[in-house]
Amino acid sequence: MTGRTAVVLFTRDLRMHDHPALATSCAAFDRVVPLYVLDPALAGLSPNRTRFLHQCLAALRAELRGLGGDLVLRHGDPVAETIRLAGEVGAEGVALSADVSRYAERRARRLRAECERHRLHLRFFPGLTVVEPGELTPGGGDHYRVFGPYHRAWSGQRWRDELAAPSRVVLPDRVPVGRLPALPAGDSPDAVVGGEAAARRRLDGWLPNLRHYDDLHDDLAGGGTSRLSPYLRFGCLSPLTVANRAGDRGSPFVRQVCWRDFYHQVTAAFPDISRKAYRRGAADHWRYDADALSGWAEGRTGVPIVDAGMRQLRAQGWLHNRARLVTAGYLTKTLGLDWRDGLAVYFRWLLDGDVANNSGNWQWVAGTGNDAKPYRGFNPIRQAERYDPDGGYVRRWVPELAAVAGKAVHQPWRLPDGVRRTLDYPPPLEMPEPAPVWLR
DNA sequence: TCGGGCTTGGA
DNA sequence: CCAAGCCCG
Repeated sequence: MTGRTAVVLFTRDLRMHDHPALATSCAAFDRVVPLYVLDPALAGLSPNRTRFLHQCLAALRAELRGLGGDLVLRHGDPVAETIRLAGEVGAEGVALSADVSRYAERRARRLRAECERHRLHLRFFPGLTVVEPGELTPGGGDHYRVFGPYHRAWSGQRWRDELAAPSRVVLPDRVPVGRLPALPAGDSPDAVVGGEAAARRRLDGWLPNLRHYDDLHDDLAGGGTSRLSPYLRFGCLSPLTVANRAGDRGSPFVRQVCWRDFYHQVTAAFPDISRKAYRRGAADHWRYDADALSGWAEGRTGVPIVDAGMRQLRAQGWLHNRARLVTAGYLTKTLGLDWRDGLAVYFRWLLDGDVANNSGNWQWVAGTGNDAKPYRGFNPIRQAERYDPDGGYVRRWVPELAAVAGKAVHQPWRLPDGVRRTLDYPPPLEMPEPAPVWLR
C-alpha cells in the first residue's frame, strides 16, 4: 500500500461539516483514519451525556460510511490508543481539535510527547470555538477578564472561513473498526437525541425564530431559546456555522455564542476554573449542609421557581438559562452552599455540561468569577414574577402546584392554611440567618 | 494615566 | 441612584 495516512482523533467535534482537522487531513493525505476513543475514565460521569455521546458517534459513523470511510472505535486511554492505531496503519500524522480543559491540556501534552517519541507529526486545529482561545488579548494581559471588551474585539475580528464536509474518506485496508456498544441508558426521559443531522435540523428549524429572540429568550415558559447547547457541547454543530447563519454579529443571540468563546479563553488561561475561584481575593467560603444540597438537587426546596428549574434539569438534561441563574443563585447566595457542589450536580445531568461554560457561569453567579458586580444576588420571587409572570413554568414542572392559578403559585407559603394543606408541597428549606427578605 | 464601562439587580 | 473595585483602551 502506498500513499500517506493520517489519524484524525475526534473528541467533542462530532461532525462532518466545518471540521478543520478532518477537512485538512482529507485534503492533505491519501488515507484518513477517523478515530474516537471511549475513555473509561469519563464513562461514569454523566449517564445523560454518555448516552448523547453514543448517539453522536453512531450518527458520525453513518456519515463517514456514506463517504466510503468509517469511524474507528477504541476503548482505553486516548493517547495510548491513538499511538497504537497510528502504528497499526502506518500513519505519519495525527490531527485533532485544540481544546482548553485540564483534561484536554493533559491529553495534548502527553500526545505531544508520545508523537515525538514515535516520530509522528501532530497538529492541532481550530473548530471548538468561533475565535480560538488566545487569539484575542487585551493590551495588558494574556486573556480577557471582562466580557464587554472581549465581545467588542470578537465582533470586529476576522473569522476563519467555514469548511465543507469532505466528499470522500478513504480508509487504509483492513482496519478493525470496532463495535459501538449498545446504547447506554440516560437519566433523563426527555433528553434530546444527539448527532449532527439532528443538530442541523434543530438549527434550521429554529433560525426563523431568531428575530423574536430578544423578546422571548427570557420567558421561562416559552420556547424562545435555540436549545442548541447540547449540540455545541459535542460539536455536532460548528459554533462558527451557528454564528454565521445567525447573521448580525452584534445581535443578542450571537452575543450568547460569544459568551461561550469568552469562557473558553478564560479556561485556557485558568484551567483550574472548575475547582478554584477565578477572582483573586474572592470570598470563597461556604456552608456544608447535605440535606439542603440534596433538597436543592432533587427539586424540593419549597421555593417553586427553584424546584421547577431543578426538575426540568432532571427531566430533560437541560434547563432554561434564566432558571440556571435562579437555581444557582439560590444555592450559593440564599442557602450559602458551595458553587462546586452545585456545579457537580449540573455536571451530572446537563447534556451541555462542559468545563468552560458550566464552571464559568457558576463562578459568575457565585461571585467568584468574571463579574464586575460580584455581590449580586437574585431574589427568586422577583425573578419568578418577572420571567414566569403567569406561573406556567412552575405548574408544568411542579405538578403538586398545578391547581394554584396565576402568580400565587410562586409563593405557596402565603396561601391560606386551608388551601396550603391540600397541596403535597413542602415549606421552604431552613435557611441560615438572616432569613431572606422575600420569604415572609 | 485616567476616564468610561461593566449580562442578567435592588431600593 | 448605588451597585465595588478594577478592567480596558
